[in-house]
Amino acid sequence: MNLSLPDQSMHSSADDEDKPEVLLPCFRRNMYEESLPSTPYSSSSIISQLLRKTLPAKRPMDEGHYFLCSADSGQEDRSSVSSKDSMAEAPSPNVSTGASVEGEPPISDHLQAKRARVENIIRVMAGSPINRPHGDGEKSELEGRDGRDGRDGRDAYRETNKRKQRLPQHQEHSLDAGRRSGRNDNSKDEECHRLKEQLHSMQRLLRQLQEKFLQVYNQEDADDEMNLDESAAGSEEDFERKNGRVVEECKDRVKIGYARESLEDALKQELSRAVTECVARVFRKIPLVGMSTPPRMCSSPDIGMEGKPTSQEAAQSSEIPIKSRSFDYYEDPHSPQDQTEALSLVVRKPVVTPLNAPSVKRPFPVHQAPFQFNYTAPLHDSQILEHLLKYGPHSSFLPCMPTTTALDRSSPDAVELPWDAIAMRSKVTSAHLGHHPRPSALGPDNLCLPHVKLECAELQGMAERNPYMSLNIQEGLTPSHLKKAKLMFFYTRYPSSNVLKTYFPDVKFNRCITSQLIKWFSNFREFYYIQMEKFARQAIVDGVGDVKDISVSRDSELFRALNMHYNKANDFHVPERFLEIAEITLHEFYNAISASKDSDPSWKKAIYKVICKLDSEVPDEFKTSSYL
DNA sequence: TACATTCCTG
DNA sequence: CAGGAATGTA
Repeated sequence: MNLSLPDQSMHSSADDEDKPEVLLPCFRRNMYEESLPSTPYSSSSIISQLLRKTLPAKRPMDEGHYFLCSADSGQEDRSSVSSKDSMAEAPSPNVSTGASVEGEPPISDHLQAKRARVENIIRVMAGSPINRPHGDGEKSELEGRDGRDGRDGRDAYRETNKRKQRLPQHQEHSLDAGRRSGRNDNSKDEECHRLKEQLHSMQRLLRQLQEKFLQVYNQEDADDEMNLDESAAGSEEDFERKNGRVVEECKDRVKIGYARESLEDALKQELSRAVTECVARVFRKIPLVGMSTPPRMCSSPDIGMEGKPTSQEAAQSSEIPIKSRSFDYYEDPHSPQDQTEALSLVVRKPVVTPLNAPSVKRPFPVHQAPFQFNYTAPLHDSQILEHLLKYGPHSSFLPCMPTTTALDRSSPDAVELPWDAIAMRSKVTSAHLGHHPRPSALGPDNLCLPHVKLECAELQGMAERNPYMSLNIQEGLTPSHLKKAKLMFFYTRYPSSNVLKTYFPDVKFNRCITSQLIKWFSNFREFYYIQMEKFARQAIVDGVGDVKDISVSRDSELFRALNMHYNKANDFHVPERFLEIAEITLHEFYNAISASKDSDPSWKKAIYKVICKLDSEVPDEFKTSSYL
């Protein structure tokens, strides 16, 4: 049945990743990184990726374009554009950098001048022409290298990106040489240098945290496990191997202390904050390099601004040998592999690590300890960045909590721990729209871990000043999401999947999640219309002769029934408009039944059609927090 | 064929 | 509220 809904393009633009993703924590990934040789994403620091994104962003066919588009989408529906959509909507390689894509208004002269300046800088820095003619320059070079020509632009585009990941080292070096030739702007270099030093400083802090964590981690294991002998052997070489083994043994244990979990949580939070802080700094600093105007993270012509520090970073890559990457994940943004990363910050998927992977073992099966490692997903760095880029710096996030929908429904005890805290806080704040729950309930402050707290003090401070706070992307829908959805129903009865994505920014959408949300609203409607029909028939039975005698107020039985269903806690002020719409719906039912239209099996469709046009926009407050 | 929606059921 | 059947749409 098609109600010709105006915004009902519920095509499944969600990511197709239905399969559960077992994510390694961003920190843990450090320890096992060497076990992931085939996952290029896993071996590149988020920071370096971000920085490296800049240079290729000047190429017409590069995805730097939708990197920006996504970043722009905080207040737009484009925020819901999924990775695949992005790919699908990627501009053809023929689109020149200057062309505004996706129907943007023409770029102002000011912006064009700005872009020209930036491009000039980048051109000098990179030592390579920007707007090469199509089929010329790097593309044809790359095509030629693989001996594959004659494919259409989009294929070539993908092919190029694929190949970029395998770009041989000598190409990087030749790029470096080109960049080095462009050192004609000392102040900019200094700026970049300062930025780089800040990054390194951050990375040192991260490393300290990691080491601290491992200390505690090992200590606990020494207590728990019988392999004290191996602990004693803790030389540097054995360090990782030992940890891997211990963790693997832990896999079989069902009972895990919450302290460790919390500690990991805290550290992960801090690490991700630090990373986002770095990102924030990059965004803040870079404009100062070449521009006099504030940054526009979301403007594709301006992306080139980031080329500067990138080239600086990259310039060093030739000077720094590839080293052991065990603990250098965040510390070494110079690895050539990183540089060859296809810059898919937005589109990239988190590292999927099968439980039975031979060399990468998760400490504990997820199903054994429901809220033990599900929390890893929300803090995956790529998701942090993705969210950051998609929703901007002011989007909020939820603290870690169990995520699978199965948990929500079938294991009440799994909801015990983080949940109560969330629910309680939600309750407190829910009465005030726009007052969002403070993030990071599981931060060090709540953990009674003074050592961690001290170590994290600096990062914590930065995080608190940092608008780019950590983000938790939910893998599944939680009761909070359900509650939020119900409240949204007061505004929209027929939300499109895009709207849903916009208003659930902390949810990692896939086909399943999208369907579930849609199903929720379908259920909401069902209840709504059942009530309407019931009360309309009741009115007729009661002898109400005129529609005008039927009204819906907050005192109405009908309203009370609806409010009980969608706003059970009654902590939300139902908008007046909803009462009007309810009244209209009731009238529709009354009229239809009075006219005996209900003999037609599809008599309700006409009513649905009317009602779906009455959807109004959900307030922005709903966008920013997973629960108000 | 895939998806959205309603309807029915538990 | 979810699952599934039925139905409609593209």
